[in-house]
Amino acid sequence: MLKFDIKKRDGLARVGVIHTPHGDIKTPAFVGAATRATVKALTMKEMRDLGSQAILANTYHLILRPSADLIKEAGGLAEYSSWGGPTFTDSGGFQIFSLPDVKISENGVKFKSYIDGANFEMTPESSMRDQWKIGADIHMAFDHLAKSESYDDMKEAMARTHRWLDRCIIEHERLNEQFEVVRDNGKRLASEPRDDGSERSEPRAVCSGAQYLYAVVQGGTFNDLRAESAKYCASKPVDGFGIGGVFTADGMDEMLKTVNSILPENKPRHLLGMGQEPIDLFVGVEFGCDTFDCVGPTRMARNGSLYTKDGRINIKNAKYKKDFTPLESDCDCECCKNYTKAYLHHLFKTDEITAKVLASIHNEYFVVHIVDRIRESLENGTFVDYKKEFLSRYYR
RNA sequence: GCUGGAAUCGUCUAGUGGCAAUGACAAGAGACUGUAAAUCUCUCGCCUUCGGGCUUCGUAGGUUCGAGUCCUACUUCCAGCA
Repeated sequence: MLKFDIKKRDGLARVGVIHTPHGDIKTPAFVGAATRATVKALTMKEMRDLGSQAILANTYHLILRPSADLIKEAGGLAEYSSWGGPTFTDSGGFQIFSLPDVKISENGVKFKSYIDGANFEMTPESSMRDQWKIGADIHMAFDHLAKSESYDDMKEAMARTHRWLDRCIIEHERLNEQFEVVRDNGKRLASEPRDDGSERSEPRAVCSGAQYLYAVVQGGTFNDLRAESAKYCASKPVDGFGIGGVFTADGMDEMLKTVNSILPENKPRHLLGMGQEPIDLFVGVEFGCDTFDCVGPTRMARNGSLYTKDGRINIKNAKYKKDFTPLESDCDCECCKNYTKAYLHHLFKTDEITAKVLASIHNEYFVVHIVDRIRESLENGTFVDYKKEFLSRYYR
């Protein structure tokens, strides 16, 4: 079982530590979206420097290229990518929902590679095997998102997700039994801070230890389905839970209240795909979620939409052409400490690669640190004040 | 000086008698939530009560129901020959 220590509780919210074979994750935490084993525009060093504790990659993308076998050969996701720290993989289930031209059956999903047109089939078993090869610490069960928001479609998707979960668990346990537990050989894990902050001189844990499985709760916006799904998932021998199929903060509080009141307290909960809007993070934590991942911050960054405490701004707007102040004067990210809005504006207008790098550093830092601050506020009992202060300013 | 050719929205450009006129870039703005996203959308002569109105293709005339398009002159630029 994945070790998860809860240090403090406040209603449904909690402060804790997830102990993975590649290091600890202090929760609540924002996990960087590294779909193709890279956080777009950022190096792993930049991710470490901005304070990221974990990354999440996508099984669907990685089996197409470079293949799960290759990542296994490289020593697993953390080693292959040079991240070194805790890792998650998403199952590929979300792609069933988001990609065109997929054939879904009870067995699994058939699709063509967008790279070379080759035929692929992903099943609960194959997703588990591929995730096992990719070797992230935490795996998501292969789930099925509904094709529409209707009750019937949601119910059908939930039921299939549950049937697939059972198959995932069987395959996951079979794979884990073969696992040779090497742990970290008593050496310092690469995810821990380095003395000099950069060079890595010691060998890292390679695919070390057992890998862990999260069940995925479905049910859309229907609380009875969410409750049913949460009960089902809660009854299974999994290490934690992903909460999937959430696309907006509207109604998320009630949904999470329902789900997280049912899920066992002693296992971590990951809110899949949410975190583009700061309110997602506050509501998510308040109602019992421990980790988050979202492509929003880095995608926004690449498109010139940058977070500030007063809301998002579009740095490409003409009004920033001669704004020689930092994006945020009180932000400690590399971007804000060194560069002005006018310069960022110029980098974007001239389509320089560095524009995306600096913007991604800032946006990723911004969300990572919101969650860090939320964690601190829970620890010292000021969550309500911090939430109110932050959100009233951001959404003014 | 002669002979050809060319002048169209900030730039380059399509357009050879029929509705302010093509495309690209630039410019202005918006979207983005488990990333087929370095992507996508909208605006881009002026005015508008969003129905339309007005003024435009170097300049000035002309032919025609109608001209960016045909004719004449002029201006500027390009090429070739002197």
